[in-house]
Amino acid sequence: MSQRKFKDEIYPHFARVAQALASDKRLELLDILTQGPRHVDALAQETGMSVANSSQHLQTLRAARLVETARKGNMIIYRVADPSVMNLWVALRGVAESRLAEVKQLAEEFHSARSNGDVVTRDQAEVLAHQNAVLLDVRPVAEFESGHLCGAINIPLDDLPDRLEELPSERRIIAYCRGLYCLLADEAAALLLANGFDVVRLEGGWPEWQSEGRPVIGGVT
Amino acid sequence: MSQRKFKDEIYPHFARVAQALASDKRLELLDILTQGPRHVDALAQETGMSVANSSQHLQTLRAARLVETARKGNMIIYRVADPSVMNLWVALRGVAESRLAEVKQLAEEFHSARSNGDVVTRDQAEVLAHQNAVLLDVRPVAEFESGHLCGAINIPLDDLPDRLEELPSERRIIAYCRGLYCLLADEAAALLLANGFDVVRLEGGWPEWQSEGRPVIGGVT
DNA sequence: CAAGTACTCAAGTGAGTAGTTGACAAGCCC
DNA sequence: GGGCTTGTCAACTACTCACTTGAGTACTTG
Repeated sequence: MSQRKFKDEIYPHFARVAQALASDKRLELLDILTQGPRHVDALAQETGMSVANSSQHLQTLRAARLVETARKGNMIIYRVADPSVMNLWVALRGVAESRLAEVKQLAEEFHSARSNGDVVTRDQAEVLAHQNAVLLDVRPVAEFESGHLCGAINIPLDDLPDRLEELPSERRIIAYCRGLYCLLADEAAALLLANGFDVVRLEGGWPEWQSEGRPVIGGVT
Repeated sequence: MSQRKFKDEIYPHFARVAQALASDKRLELLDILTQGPRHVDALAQETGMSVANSSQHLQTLRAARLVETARKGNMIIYRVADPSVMNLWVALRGVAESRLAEVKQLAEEFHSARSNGDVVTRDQAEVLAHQNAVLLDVRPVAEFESGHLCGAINIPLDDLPDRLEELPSERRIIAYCRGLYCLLADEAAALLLANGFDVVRLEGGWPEWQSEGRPVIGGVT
């Protein structure tokens, strides 16, 4: 097979995958799915789209084999198909963050008001976790159960005020949530700092952690 | 800033990057550029497109800030803008390879006829390189000079038959080229095997190596 | 400066894509 | 089965994109 013919056959497949990502709505759906499986109605609500429109975007993602479906009763559950998809989404966001000034600025504005406690890198966090630090997942229970950092405990932000006594006050706490554009860990850190805990926030969140192949429980296989 | 408003503002930027990748022609241009800077005419020739069309695709890539330009005489040189872009391209290809059966099959057909010498992973290659193995880059001189594996020597495939005596016959040789869909290293391995050398091929090539942050000389900064 | 090279731009056509609406299918519960 | 929920499909309009053609710009060389 000639080089030219091979390229003409294989590149359209690569483009098909990129094409599926080339819509803000689909990227938002994909991002939500990196946090755990969802049914169509929930996705439509979270994104503010009509069910029909969500359904069509989800089918585009499925046609590119980025997500998979399973029927459960009369609901259809969508989930991310493969860790490599998570990795691709993180890589895409990474390029936008490092190359597009607008993205950098928007992210800063978003976080400017609130930044409680120091931030640790994922490398540092792995070391600290071996040195008696507590990994605290403040996402909702369902998301924790669909996958979380190895060794983490789960106290959703909403429950945190009532469950402070579950946290050891003498150990350092590393709080994390859905990722760069999620404020759960930030709010948790504020609450914990106000109550005298030694708390830091993890840089990024669950998708970044998993896409780098760090130790996890559950998650996409 | 509300979560909804933030998402409505930031996701279109992510989509813009994906949009730029959503064309087989642009991906091919990008892939060529991962091997080193090129001027428009060279890119048009390599892809078989008209100059005007190549130019327009290149401008799309530039608008998404995936590539950068520099004028040199009356030529305009395009190059990949950032290592994260290389990483994104490798991630995209990775998803297509692991998720799309057609891609897997095409790649196998392409390589089926020829597979000379064993393949070593990039991890293994790094270890072997510290154990007296020779890293051999068989790409053209210009590509070697624009960036290569740390410690590699360059003998382009075309020159290899005349320059065999430059290679130590008692050391293991690790041959590499442009990547998964390039046959240079394969042909080099065939030639070296026929001449009694102990040769293996590197899995992937230059872009994969650089995007993983392994030691390099030159390359995109 | 004139001629030539390398690239970009503008306009036009045909193809493809997004979101809406209303009809339809598949499974649940009484 | 009848009525409900959940999701998909088909058809339509408005919009966007790809490639070509021909003109235009930027720089170099004689």
